[in-house]
Amino acid sequence: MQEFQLSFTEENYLKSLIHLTVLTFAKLEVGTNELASNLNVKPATVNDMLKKLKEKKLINYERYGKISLTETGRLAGMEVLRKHRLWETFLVEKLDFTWDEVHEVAEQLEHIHSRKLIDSLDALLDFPKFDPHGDPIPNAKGEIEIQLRKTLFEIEAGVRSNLIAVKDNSSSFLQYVNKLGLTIGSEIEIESKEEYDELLHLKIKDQQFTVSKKFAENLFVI
Amino acid sequence: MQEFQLSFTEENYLKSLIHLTVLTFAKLEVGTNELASNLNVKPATVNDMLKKLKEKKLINYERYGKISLTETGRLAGMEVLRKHRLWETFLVEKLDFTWDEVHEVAEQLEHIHSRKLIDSLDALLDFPKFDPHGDPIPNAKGEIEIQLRKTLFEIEAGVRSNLIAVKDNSSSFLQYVNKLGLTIGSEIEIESKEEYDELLHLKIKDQQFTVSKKFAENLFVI
DNA sequence: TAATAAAGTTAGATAAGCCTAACTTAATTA
DNA sequence: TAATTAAGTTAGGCTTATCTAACTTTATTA
Ligand SMILES: [Mn+2]
Ligand SMILES: [Mn+2]
Ligand SMILES: [Mn+2]
Ligand SMILES: [Mn+2]
Repeated sequence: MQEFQLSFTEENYLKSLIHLTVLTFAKLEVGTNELASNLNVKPATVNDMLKKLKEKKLINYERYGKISLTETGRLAGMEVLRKHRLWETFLVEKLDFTWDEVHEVAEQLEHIHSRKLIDSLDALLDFPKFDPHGDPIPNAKGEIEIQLRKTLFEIEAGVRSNLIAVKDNSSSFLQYVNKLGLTIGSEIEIESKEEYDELLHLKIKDQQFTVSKKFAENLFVI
Repeated sequence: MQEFQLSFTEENYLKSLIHLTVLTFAKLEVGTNELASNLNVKPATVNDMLKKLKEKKLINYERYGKISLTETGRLAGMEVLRKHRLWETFLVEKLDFTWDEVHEVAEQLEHIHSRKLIDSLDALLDFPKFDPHGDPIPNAKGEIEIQLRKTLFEIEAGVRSNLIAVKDNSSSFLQYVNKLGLTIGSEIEIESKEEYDELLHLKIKDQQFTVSKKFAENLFVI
């Protein structure tokens, strides 16, 4: 339990670090540039913030070294992620938002400070395990179920798999997914792959589609 | 429809102005000091912001003159008030918050920018007309039903009235109100008034209580 | 290993919101 | 109406979060 209130910006830095480390299995450290590009700010800006986050004991960091979260930082970051995903679930389940409309609003809602609010929301939603994009929701203790998941691009030709989550959360990508009739759980068969330009020929509910590498890398399947 | 996004702080200035003008019938202008004290900042700070709000055509203001809202400013301020009161209603109706727990969280939620979110919330709540404190909720057009309401302190001895709203939204006041068994709608009879120290002797549901002027001035009755 | 490239840091600015202290204008009141 | 008080403004500073440009350190590669 950290007693101090984190700023909107500090919370976003911690959440980014969660995305770049905890959620990216087998990598526990990141560099300044990678963090900067994830946050859409310049490396110089990140550098200033690193000093502040280190001062507050939220990250481990030495000059010219790599960045990692401390246990306090990890918990705080997980709480932001938990809020983001619970709010997204709320918007879809209770307010009839579609999965391509929730991310932007959740970016704002994830910064509301109220323990009671988030726990009530969790209860109202009946303690959901996954958000509308198939991503696992951390529990109140900051624990998350990390699934070993592959992208569709890594699947062999001739193999069938099921969509379990999407990587890109942008509305343009999600609307593209909608257009193919895909939802979380859908079965996808890779009929063949083009070696030359890396296109994939898919069969979804007896319909055939051709998609790009970029598209296939944003679908997680199992 | 204003196309620009207002900052958190700008929204709070506009909401304050709504409270100090529109909601205070028969007064359409305020001074720098009054606004400063309502916002808990110093007059010098307000002075800086006035220039910015005037620049954005949200207020009418001349050096050494009084401050009033333009139509654009009034609409923007009303939207913040609408959001505040809808969120408070949501917290009580859907998340089992008590009326003394909602204000602080609503202070944060009122600044979430999403037209769809607030309209869905309104629908989910079945277009409520009043918030948990008995205050009217502006509609989507920024229109509000202003009730001519008296405080309990203005009521004559011997007269019965009904609680329709509370003025103070702090949890300490609301918990005090709870202690007397009062809720919106309760009947209150003023048995007598003390001239010397301005205490009021009340009868609520056959129980007798003595309350201060300060307390009575924070209850609106009809 | 020396040169080059990539990654990371520092210095100096800017904008938003806030402050205190000093000043000016307007309002009140003797 | 002149003196006093209240209200409002200005100047100069601070903090947070951002930037650009220049520099330093580390990593890569010829
Ligand atoms: Mn999201
Ligand atoms: Mn987010
Ligand atoms: Mn309130
Ligand atoms: Mn507020």
